[in-house]
Amino acid sequence: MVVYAGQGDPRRSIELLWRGTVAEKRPGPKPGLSVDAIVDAGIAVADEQGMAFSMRAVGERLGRTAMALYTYVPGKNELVDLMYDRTMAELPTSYPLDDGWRPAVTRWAHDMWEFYGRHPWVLQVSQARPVLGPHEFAVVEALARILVTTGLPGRQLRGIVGAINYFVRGAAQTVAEARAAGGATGEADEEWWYARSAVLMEIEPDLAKKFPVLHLLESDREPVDPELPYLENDAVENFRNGLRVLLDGIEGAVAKP
Amino acid sequence: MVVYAGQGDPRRSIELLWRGTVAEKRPGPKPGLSVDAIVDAGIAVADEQGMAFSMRAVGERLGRTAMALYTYVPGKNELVDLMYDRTMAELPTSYPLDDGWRPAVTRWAHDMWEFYGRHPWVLQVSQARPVLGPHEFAVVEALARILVTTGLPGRQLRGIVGAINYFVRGAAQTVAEARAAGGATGEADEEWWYARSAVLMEIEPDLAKKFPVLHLLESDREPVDPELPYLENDAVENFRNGLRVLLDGIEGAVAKP
DNA sequence: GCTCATACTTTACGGCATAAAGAATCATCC
DNA sequence: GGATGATTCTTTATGCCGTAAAGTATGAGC
Repeated sequence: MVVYAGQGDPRRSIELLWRGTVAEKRPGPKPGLSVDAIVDAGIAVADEQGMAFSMRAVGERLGRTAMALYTYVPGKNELVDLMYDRTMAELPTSYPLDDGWRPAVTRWAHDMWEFYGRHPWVLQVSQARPVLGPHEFAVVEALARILVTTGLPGRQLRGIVGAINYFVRGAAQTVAEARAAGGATGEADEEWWYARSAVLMEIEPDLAKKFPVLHLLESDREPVDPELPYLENDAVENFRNGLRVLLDGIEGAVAKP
Repeated sequence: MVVYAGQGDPRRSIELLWRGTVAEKRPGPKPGLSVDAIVDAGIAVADEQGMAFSMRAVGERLGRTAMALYTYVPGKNELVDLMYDRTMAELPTSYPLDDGWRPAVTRWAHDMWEFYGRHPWVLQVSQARPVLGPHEFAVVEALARILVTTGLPGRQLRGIVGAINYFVRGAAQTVAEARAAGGATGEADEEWWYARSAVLMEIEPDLAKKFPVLHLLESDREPVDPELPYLENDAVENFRNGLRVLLDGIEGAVAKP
């Protein structure tokens, strides 16, 4: 079971996110840690263990107890908020528009896709009521800067930005979770997938007859890339096709009134 | 912190999902519960408390201890798998196609949107779930049956089915999480949002200058429906606009090649 | 050299899923 | 009809988790 987190105390999170740390002269022992170091350690642990990482684990990586972290960070939720924004610093903040908005949006989407692949736990951070940190702002601004060049009105663009985000996130989630499940049991994707179909077929042999259209969709396959694990072939193909449709829709909106 | 779950032992889950329970003559005390009763109780508790519901809470609702449930269900993850599929039984399994695929897909999307509103915890159940239950199959089959009438090839439809799903889920998630966060702190959406912007503005007054395009998008607003909470106005509007773009894209694919 | 804020550890609490063991129930066989 | 043993359910216990509270060591400023 994986943990879904984020949404610490907004005031604290926002201050930590936006306010630069000011080094003052103070009594007491020198701080051996820093918010930055803790956030980095947190990201490293989460990349390995997923969102179910524990404060104890983060502390251990820094040679401290879990409680030592509470000197720097109010709690786990706020830490996740900080980790979330920090990772986003990896992403580009602007895209060339020489060939128009469409290739630029495609690049943005692929960058996000790969980003989620590197840090799957990010997909578990709550989306609504975002604790908007500077880097998340920058990432969304980058997409918005591409899309304004379509000339579409703001309220339509908001829907489009949302749709693209939901799509990329959702597609990435599918892969991330599939990988996590396979990785957890140590099975390869392919075996894992087949093992399940086998059980299903054994119990419900008439699946194809009961859900004929799904069966139809499933059977129309492109040749498989042997480099990628079984499930990821599907995911990549679906991502490309879905994105194309989405972009076609935007193009339609641009062309028409 | 909310829990993200699902993905129990696939064999057990699949058997419980697809195999009808056979009542045999057996020694020992009569079972006072049943898998069905437990699943229903689980759904009721999850509707109230979200995915962070506990086995203890489910047991209590049935007048038993948490451990009593383990006689019927292997563990919490498998229970979530069952709850997930059971709720899906609420959804229609077919849609009229008299006016073509577009209104039918729109209906499907709105039904899903409302469904997620009734059972927000469902959004926390893993997506890459190979543990497909009969009702989830039926829901996706319903969408597929609408979309085959476009005449598009299977592999393109897979991408489209995925895109629609991701979009609806993502949009619903935003609302669900907003509501959950509001409920948790007891604040209304609006206050919450304003409080946060206030903190943000206090710390980073130049936000509009730093992210000019986002500022532009944010300021182009439709008149607000006073019936709905602040954030939900946004969400509903974005849902409608995003869906329109997505459907336009499908239409383009149908018309073109 | 004393004061006291600070960094960090230790211990402890209440919550969770669930393993293990025990108590109660009841169809079946002798 | 009484013993057997499978079955339901409770009790107790284990080992996680986040984090509150209290204790110890450090070092700047008076």
